[in-house]
Amino acid sequence: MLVKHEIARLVVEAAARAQEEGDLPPLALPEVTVEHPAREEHGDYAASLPLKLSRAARASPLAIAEAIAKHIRPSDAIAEITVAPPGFINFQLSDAWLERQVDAILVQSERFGDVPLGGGQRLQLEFVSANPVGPLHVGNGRGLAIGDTLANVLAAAGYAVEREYLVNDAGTQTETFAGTLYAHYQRLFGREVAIPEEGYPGHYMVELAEELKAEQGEALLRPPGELWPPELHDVGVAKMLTAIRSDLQAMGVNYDVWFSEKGLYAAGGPYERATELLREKGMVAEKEGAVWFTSSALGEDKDNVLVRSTGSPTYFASDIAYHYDKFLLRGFQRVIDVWGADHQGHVPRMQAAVAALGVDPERLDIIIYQLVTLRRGEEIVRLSKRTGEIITLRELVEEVGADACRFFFLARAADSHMDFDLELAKQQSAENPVYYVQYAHARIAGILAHAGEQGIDYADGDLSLLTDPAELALIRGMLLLPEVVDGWSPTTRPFRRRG
RNA sequence: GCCCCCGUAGCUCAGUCGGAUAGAGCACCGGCCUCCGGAGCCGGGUGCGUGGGUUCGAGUCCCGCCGGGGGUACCA
Repeated sequence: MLVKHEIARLVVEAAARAQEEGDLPPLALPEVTVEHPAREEHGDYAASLPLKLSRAARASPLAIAEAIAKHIRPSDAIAEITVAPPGFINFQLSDAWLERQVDAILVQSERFGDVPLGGGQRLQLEFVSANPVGPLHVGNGRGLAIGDTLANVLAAAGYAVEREYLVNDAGTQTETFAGTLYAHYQRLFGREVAIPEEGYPGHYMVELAEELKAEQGEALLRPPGELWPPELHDVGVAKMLTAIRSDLQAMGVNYDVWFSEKGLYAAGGPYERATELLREKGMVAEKEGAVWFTSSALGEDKDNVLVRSTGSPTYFASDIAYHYDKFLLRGFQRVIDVWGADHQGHVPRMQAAVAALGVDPERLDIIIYQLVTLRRGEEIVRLSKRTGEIITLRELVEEVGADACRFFFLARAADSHMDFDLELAKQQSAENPVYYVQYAHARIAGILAHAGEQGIDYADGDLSLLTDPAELALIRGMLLLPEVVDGWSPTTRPFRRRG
């Protein structure tokens, strides 16, 4: 048990005893929290319970603090308990106990920091899930860093985590992509066809067409005016997907599941079953030639289209089927989706849809991260969708390195807009925080190597020699790791930094 | 118009379910160091956009205003 929790428990028990013995009025106690005081002289931990009880107990916080403090049982972790104005109970850890933690940490080794918070609950984290119609861009990198890091921490916090990438291989996006690709492909054979206005403008489309020509010759060509063959769509998407997988690998992410959107539409599959379930619940209506989810009945601003008048399902319908699959078929207890701010409008209706499916909306967390602005020093790198000039994630990794990329993406809370300074990120100077961290690691490794050369073995060291304030501060710092992991619930974000 | 996010030191940003005297890095000024990697150490600051409110206590919660970004499709 974390010493933080042990202290909280001691306070609760002391308050209960104080009430039994009449030192404290019998009233309901709020949840007791223990925190790290801002100032060192206030000790290692502090409880503000007396301040919170003051009004209800109609007594001064200091008197309440005294009354509780005198009932706190001794613990070998705590050297001193003091009551301080305006009404805090402060705890000072014992040096001897701190010294012993070094052994405890060595024994736990790489498992040190793990906490059993999640109790093995199955939790799915879905992130990036960019459509396979182009290379990953810098914004995808932010979602990737958030999702993958959150997965790491939640695994340490005792959740059975699965990382998932939804491959959007069934929507209108890949059809548009195929149309663009086919236009470029035809041009390579001298046909004068226009590039679709809604198509994808990037130069990579031309390269992809050239690749197809080199590999397949004119095998994918159809008579002028006819639509492209299905193979062209499938081969193009497969190539994009391969590139995306490789980019993700370069960033150090390994997914457990690649989920095909197409699979949702199998006969009797998730799409049919989810739609049927919504119908049964009376949440579906037909009007204006389309099929609607009547979310306005649930307090939403408006209804949302599930099936267009053309007969093709919307992205929203697809996502409902997808979440039906996550919760009702695969049985995840918790699901976290990581989306960019451009999906923000999708959040309320998705929550409403999940609730309509009979799933407690608390089980679905959607993390929205704000957009990324790229900079080179003072200069802002404009990302133009119109001209297709984008900075790809691949370029970023090659220029900056995967670790530095991830570090920068996590250096800002998801709620904050982020400036990503390419110049700073690749700079090997004191101005670049990444190299502080790497340098610290190098120094520690250097010390251990040096100790090894001197024949020093730390396995049976004499812990009682660790009395210097700097040494004890280092131990205190190490003890923060499990506390930080413990402080995370599935809804917290992987940005908190301490000590 | 309506909804969401952001506004903290010269700059980039932290700030632990509302707690004690609001911090870090960079930049700037001064000092230090023959020893495990100088990418070092120590010292230097009348900053919470603005106006109200709630509270014993507000950077944190509520309402208004100002500024920036995003959303508001039978796109995803």
